[in-house]
Amino acid sequence: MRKLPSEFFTHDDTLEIARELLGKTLIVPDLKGNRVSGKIVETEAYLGPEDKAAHSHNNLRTKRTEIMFAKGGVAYVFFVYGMYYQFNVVTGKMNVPHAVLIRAVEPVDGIEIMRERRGKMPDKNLTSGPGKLCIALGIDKNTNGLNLSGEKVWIEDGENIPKSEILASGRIGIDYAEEFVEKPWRFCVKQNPFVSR
DNA sequence: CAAGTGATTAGC
DNA sequence: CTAATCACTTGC
Repeated sequence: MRKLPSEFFTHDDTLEIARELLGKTLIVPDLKGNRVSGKIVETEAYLGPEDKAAHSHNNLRTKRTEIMFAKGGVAYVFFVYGMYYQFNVVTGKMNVPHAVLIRAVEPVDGIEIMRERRGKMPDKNLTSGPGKLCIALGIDKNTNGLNLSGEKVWIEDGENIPKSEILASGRIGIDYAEEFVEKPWRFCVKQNPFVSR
């Protein structure tokens, strides 16, 4: 499979990138070089300056959000609720702080490694949420800022999910975002058992 | 359903 | 400096 080129991420329309990421595969090799990967089945778009749900709302530029201002094609990983990491793909041109949150993947390679990292969990719970998939894939603060054309984390081409198989809905966990709460900027593969609740 | 957990942020 | 908040998960 082909590693996605940087142009994929610098495309103008982040909503379209969020849809196109469905069906692609996220790969994070472990320390021994074993392939640990999952097919992306759920994403959410965060549209920077205008979007009240985005960390980069109003072009807020802090140590944490800094990386979102980079050109598309790098990882934005942040820590929430004192326990969990969340993995995002930075999109858009330089100084356009857009990102796409990967909310769920379906295990592909290295499922044994994921089971070990996640503890005793039914397989369908291994990667079915943004915090869970970071544990399963071994994503942490060291992943933040990595270029997706490098050797530590990348995304490969995969099946194209037809629009008829994509479900759009409001985003999760952003009750503070007023009129943006209901924007249909969350995308899932219909009827896939690995999407989050 | 509610607790847990600590970085990040804004506000003094 | 302090305090509130949070793009979640798990176990009651």
